Amino acid sequence: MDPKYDAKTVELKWQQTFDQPGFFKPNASKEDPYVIMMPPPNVTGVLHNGHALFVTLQDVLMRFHRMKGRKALWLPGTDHAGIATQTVVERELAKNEYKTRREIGREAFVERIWKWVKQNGATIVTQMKQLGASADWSRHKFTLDPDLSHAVNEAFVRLWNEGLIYRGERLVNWDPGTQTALSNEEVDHITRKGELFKFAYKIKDSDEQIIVATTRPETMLGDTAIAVNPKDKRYIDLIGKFVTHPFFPERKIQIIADPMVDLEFGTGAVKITPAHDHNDFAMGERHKLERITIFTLDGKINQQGGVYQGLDRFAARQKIKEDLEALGFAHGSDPIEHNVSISSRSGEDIEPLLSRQYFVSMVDMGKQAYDAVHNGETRIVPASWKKTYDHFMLNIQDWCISRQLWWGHRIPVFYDLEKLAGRKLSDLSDQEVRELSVASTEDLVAKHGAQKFIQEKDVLDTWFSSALWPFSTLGWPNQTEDLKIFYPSAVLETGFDILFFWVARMMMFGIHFMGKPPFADIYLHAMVRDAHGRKMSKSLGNAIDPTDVIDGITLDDLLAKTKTYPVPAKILPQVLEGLKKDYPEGIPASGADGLRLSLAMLSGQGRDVKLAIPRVSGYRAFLNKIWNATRFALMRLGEEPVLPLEQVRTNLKLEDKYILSRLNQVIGEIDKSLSNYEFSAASETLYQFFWTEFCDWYIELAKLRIESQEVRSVLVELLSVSTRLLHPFCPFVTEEIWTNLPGQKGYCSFAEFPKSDASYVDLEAESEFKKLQEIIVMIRNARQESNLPAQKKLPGVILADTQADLDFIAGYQDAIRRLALLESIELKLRSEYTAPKLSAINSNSTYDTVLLLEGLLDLGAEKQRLTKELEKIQKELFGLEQRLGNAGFVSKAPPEVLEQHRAQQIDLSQKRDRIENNLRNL
RNA sequence: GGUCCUGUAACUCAGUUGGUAGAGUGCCACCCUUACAAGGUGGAGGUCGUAAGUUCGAGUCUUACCGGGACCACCA
Repeated sequence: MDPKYDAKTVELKWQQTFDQPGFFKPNASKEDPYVIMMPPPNVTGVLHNGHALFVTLQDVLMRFHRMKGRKALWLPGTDHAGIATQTVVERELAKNEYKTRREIGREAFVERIWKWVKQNGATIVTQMKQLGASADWSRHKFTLDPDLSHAVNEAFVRLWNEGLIYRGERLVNWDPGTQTALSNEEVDHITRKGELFKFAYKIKDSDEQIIVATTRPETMLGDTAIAVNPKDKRYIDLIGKFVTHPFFPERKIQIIADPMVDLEFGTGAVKITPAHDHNDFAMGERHKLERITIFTLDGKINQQGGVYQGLDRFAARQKIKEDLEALGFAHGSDPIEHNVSISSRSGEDIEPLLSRQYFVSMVDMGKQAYDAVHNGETRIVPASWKKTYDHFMLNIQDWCISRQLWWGHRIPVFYDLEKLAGRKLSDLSDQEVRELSVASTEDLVAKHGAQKFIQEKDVLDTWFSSALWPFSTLGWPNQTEDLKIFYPSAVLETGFDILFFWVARMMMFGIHFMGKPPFADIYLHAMVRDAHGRKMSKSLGNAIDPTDVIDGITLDDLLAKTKTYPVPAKILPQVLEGLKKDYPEGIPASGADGLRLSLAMLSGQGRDVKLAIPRVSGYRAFLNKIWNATRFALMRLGEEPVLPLEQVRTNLKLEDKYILSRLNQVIGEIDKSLSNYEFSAASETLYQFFWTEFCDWYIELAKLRIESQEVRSVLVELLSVSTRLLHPFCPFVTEEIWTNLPGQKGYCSFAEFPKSDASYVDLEAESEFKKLQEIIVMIRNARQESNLPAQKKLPGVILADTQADLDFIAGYQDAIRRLALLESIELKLRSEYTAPKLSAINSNSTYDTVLLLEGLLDLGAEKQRLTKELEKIQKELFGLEQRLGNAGFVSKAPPEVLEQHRAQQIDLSQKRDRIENNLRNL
């Protein structure tokens, strides 16, 4: 192995192996499948930390279960991501050719997108491979692949024929930016400062007027009623009367009473625009009000708006306010902070708009999906998300699945031109659509010609195809062998942010089409944030590119890169200062293994992942440690064959027994943690064990007997087991180490995950070893705290009360000499020894360690050290005595706790006596 | 308005059924000890957000309050 660990070299080498076609195909001969369906990233995507996190966590699970012998399938893919992709290509088109998609036409535009996808779609896949994702890439699926498209059509047709998909006119969330309808989940709500504008409507045939308040004055063009609360004394006489619209005097606008109106808010009188507000729409239904649509699809005033026609909605707002002012109807305005709906796609204000769209009935499917979790068929981890899931499923509304886009699965509804007899599709009633159309999985236009059929223009919401992912990827609707074996999957691992978008819908469709939920567990990971817990975003300038963590980046490059992000100029200087503070040295290269290990370490359940670079650096150092520990062993093992551990078992010494005991306990802990999705606990345990126990203690002691057969066997065992334990977290470096270990064949990827062997667990050896550790630490401490020369080997004496205690030490004099840097050791009974004045003494309950320091010791420093130690012990002892003196404690505490306290009291008081004695001797 | 998460060392986090606080990084001191300076050894540093309650005993359970965050609903 190279003397220096270089992540890049190792990772490039092993990536080639992992990349071999079918390398991670599930083993055909084994049963007991373990399946994860990879959440398909957008085909337009480039790797961000969210991807890095899910790849890490899922790959840990996959590698863990694969090594445990399960028939492991990780099925990868990419998503066509309707709006996102279309928008990207539209932008390119505008930038490069100054054309809109409408100018080049649907067919040509879709062709452009395909071209783009073929050119750039592999990026994200390549990046996931660089992270070591052990997916079965030979099964890679794209949501627009012919087989998946067929599944989409099939699902649509079935739901249509079952009456669960319907076409209807509803008030939908219209995005004037992308010019399509959106589902409720695609709408964000933000708080914004605005104004509550007040204006008067004149009561017909009267001098009276009624003042309404609104944040959207322009919608008054579509007002068809005024509503007041029936209990409102101010307006009680006006109910039933009509008002005059200032711009459309012929329109009938009645004052109606409805309990939904809040007496306290505004003026207590609400203008009602049933065609452009969800509440008003509902009120319109109750009172049979006329709906007047006043906007065009791109958010301008339409022909219903009279002189305002053609104005943008925001310009119209201004103009109408001015005109009302001029007419004397305006009554001032109040500032208001209110929630507005914006498109998560374009960022534009959502315009509620009456529109004919396709919907899926959700109530029954929602109930079934709720039941599946409720009765434990599917488990949500962490369980805290259960309530959120329940609430969504039980309050679910119908899902608007049609999108006015060109990129996606075109809705498989075909109209018979003959029956249509020249009528426009947009004029058809819902009932007529049913009668004149046919939903088919076949392309009827291709089959019968464009003279006979035309197809629905709209495409389906991206999430419709994603909802089928757990089974469409396995060949559904065909009853394939794969479907039988690999459905349902073991766990869905994904971010909580797509719980509604994706998880919920897979649950519903899985149950509906396959008869059982698509996964046994749902594990929801948290968001990756920056070191300070802020959401990472390019416009905040705090987004860390995972490839920069892998390859490293200098501060200068990082600053330069951030300047290319869309950070508002106003905050840019401050952002750059922040970066200089957070990454004074830039970001060191940690490799994919380092990034993975860090993400796993930082993944506490139900807690955000804060990507703190200093911690990442710590874990990268750990990989270096593993590398060097292995090198050490390999260099010292020599050429002679290493005996199997069982053969040397009878000759094991204390430190061997100790480390093997710990090893076998650690195996159990890690297995348990990983089985419970406790990634952080599992990796933390490994880290502590390997570095502290294996490297700092065992290897240091093993150096004394490095030639012995036992040590050679133990070392190999330790490395073999820990390499496999580490493998799920850092596959590259462990694979490299694995090939270098003596006696190992094949790949670490397919090696057996270690099993805990209880016969090696030896608590007595552990506690004896602890005694040895304590003595060594006591001597080290005395040496350093007394400001003694660090390298000078000193003579030492160890004291105890009984010969048995001394005999125990006798076997480890070499170890103590080496680890505590002593020149010689004498063992004496306390009764037979008095320490010379010039000595540094430390004590525990059993032993005194004495460093003999003729001419070296600073008496004052020594006195100070002992006094400090004494104070600490007295404080502890005081607490113990308090508790033991408490009658309630003595009578009510469980016996073992009481016993423990008493033992500790004796321990500490003995220690105190020793120190006092030592102090006197000085 | 509803739901959920969160507050522990300077920073980022562990802390499983209540038994008296740990890690990494940083800091201080000393060491280039032949696997590793991406290292070793020792050390300093915490009234566990605040208050009350339950208990012999609370970081852990209960309640209230304060702070940070997320989601859902709603506001004309």
